[in-house]
Amino acid sequence: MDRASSMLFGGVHFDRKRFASDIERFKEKEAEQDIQIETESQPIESAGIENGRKKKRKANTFEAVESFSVFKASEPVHIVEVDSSEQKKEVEKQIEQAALLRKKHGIHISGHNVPAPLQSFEELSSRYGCKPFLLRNLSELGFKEPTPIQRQAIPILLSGRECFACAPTGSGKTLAFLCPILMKIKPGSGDGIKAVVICPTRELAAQTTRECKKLTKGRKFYVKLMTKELARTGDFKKMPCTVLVSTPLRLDFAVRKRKLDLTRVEYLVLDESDKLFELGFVEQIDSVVKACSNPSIIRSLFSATLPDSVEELARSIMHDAVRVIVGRKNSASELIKQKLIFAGSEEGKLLALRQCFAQSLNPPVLVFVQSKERAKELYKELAFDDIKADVIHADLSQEQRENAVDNFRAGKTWVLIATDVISRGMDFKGVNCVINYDFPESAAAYIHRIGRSGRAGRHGEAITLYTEEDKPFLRNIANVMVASGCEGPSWILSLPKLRRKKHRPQRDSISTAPDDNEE
DNA sequence: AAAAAAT
Repeated sequence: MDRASSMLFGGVHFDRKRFASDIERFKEKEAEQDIQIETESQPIESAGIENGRKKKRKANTFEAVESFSVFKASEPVHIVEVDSSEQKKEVEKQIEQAALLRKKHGIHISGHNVPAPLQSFEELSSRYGCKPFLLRNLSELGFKEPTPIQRQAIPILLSGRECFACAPTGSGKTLAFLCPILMKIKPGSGDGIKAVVICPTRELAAQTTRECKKLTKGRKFYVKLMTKELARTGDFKKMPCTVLVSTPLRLDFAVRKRKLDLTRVEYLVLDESDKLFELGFVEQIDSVVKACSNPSIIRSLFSATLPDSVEELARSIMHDAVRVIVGRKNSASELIKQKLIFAGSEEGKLLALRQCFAQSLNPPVLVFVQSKERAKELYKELAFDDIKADVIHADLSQEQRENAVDNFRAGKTWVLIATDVISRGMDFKGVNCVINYDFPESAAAYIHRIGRSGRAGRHGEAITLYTEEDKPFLRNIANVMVASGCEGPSWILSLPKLRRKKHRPQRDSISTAPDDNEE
């Protein structure tokens, strides 16, 4: 992760070292004056920075100074001059109310002056002047109550704070970052790209674009998906585009080819951020973060899994970010019934899978394997069975991938065999069962895979096959099961803690048991 | 091991 860390440090815009002198001077001033809360009417510049500087420099300094906690206001700055005990009481009451609401919804925050969570979507208009079109679209799309992550993350982003957010799979993270963008950005072609959303796969980028378009119905927002065509030919100066959704490499490519101007981007969202911080992605992310040079940009990170390493990284690059965690960190949805099935050996898995299907095949079902090769092989195996099966992995053409997703969405495919391409973020309505044919390589992979079911309040089931060689890694999974309210098999939980080694299965090909008397 | 560009 060290390399990753230095990569991302390269993208820091608000460099404490660079502004060290300002900060020092400011501290002195602060000590002289006693701490005094700044308001909009009394601009921060007047507190310690001489006039007559260049405008840009001033803006940067403002940012650096602003990063000091005392001066960070959260709400659309009505500052709290507490003269009377009446007002003091009122403020205390509000803070207490916010805390209660957070507790009720399992929202945990860290950071100072965090705005109160939303009571309802209507509060978006009373508190933040939300335009009617968005509320109308939300209600028409069937979003009645905000989910916990939406309640907390939306006000944070609307009050101009950066944030990193961790909430379970299927709990509405996409809407949580799209709403503030659509509220803050004006419709029309405007002048350039104002918001960028980065996703780890094309399928997810396409899905996020669709969601965003649905929310903008009735308004002329230019929401664009960065397709192959667009990356190659795209002249973004002529083509109106205010919200751009992309995978990292295409975006990076377009930036390097100077086809794209990101200097006016006001919102940058890294969806599935822990994935995007993996080596191979992080370099591209770094390049894009650098290209978004607007000093008042608001960056946010969203994922269902947030390893400590990523959290540390995020803290180092982000500007006074608020951290929001819904429920328990790195846990799966409680609506998924999780099961473990012992298949003995690699050879036993195919039989175990067929038995699963024979007992109850309740489509749609997703089956995850470890590699593209294994996906192809398992597909061949099942093609002889009487099941409508299909397969998706990155060796397929874009069109084939799209078809696989569409057919699965439409219910034409009962069983979709997949690599981890679609393990994150994809929202297939009503996946009844996820089967891990191959043991997931990490707890995070497990959480994302099984999170394809049990979404938006629905129930789901997850079955994980394991073999003798997977046993040393079972404990990880059992821990997730317990953390998300499933009964962890006690014999596993009493196993000794495993060494921190990654699960690297040596599986080459799907093998049928070498027996003649099958079926 | 997988994913993400194009030449």
